[in-house]
Amino acid sequence: MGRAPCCDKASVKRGPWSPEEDAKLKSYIDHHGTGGNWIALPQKIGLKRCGKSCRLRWLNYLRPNIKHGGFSEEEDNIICSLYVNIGSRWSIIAAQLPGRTDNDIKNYWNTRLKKKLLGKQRKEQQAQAQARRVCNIKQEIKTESENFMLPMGIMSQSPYWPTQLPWPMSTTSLPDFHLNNQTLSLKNLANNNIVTTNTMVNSQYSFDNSLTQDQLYPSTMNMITTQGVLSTSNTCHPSNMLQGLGNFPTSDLTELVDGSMQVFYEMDMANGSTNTTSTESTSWEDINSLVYSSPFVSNLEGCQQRIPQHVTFDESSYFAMQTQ
DNA sequence: AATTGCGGCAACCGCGCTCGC
DNA sequence: TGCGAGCGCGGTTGCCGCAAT
Repeated sequence: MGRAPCCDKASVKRGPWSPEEDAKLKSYIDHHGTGGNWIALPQKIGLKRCGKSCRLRWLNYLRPNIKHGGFSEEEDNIICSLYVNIGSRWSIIAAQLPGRTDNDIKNYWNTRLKKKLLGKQRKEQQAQAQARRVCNIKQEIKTESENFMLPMGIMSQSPYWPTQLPWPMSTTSLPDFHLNNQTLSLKNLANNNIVTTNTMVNSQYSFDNSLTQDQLYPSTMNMITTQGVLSTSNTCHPSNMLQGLGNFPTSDLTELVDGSMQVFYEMDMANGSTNTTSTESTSWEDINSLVYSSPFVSNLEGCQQRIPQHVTFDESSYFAMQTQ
């Protein structure tokens, strides 16, 4: 049982508006206003149109001071910036651009601006990939850690976890873990910086694009800055964090990480062609990497663009751990 | 010159929200 | 407080014009 239609579709005209219809509607509203009732308005002026159709026509084309086309660079920037911050809230975005309608902005975004930005994104990703290839630091670390084995006992016990991890993280700033007089060095585990660990996580989970930026940012920051690596359960306990890794020599781990990184990167590169179910809006995760171009934000790239659906930061668990 | 494919955009649809009774 | 009418919004559709073949 659906909602009753707002009008009798058989008796109303649909499709493009004629100049006569436009003139009738405009003339009436100029003299009388909308009267606060769009549904009743077409009957009053003898238009065979749905009230909603009249409202749309007025708001998008007939009301004064409407601009069409010719978006300026400044307007592009405003739209992008707002899209990154609030998503596809076209009415709010339109409110920041005098003379622009939500429909206009939405169409402009879907047909032009999105493509323009994604093109730019792909170029940047290609540049980043190139930079990664020429980076021989990871090879150096790989060699150093070739024979390093993770202690098996770490899986069942709670190691000391440093309370503050530096951000942005790098291999040189990664902390050591201490367990039973053994030291587990993350330096030796990492052949990349934190992006790698993000990548490991991101490649293992499905992603939830419905998260808003407000929801995302704090949890993401907490997950990364306080934990270093996301756990496979809903808690961020270090024993969860390392689950499943203990049997691998780090040379294998680095291969695993490399593979995950590559898969993730290729997924990202292919995203434009695989994610083509319709003219759907590009998620802000895809776009925001373009706008947030600071080094700080670029370090978050991996986790921002794809949000692990099942991974949440369990604050109580974390703070309980902190106070141990 | 005819056909096809594609991009742009106006308009429609349906759902959630608000407000008044 | 519940309900229904109307409004507002975002997603989607379909038409039209243009470029490519």
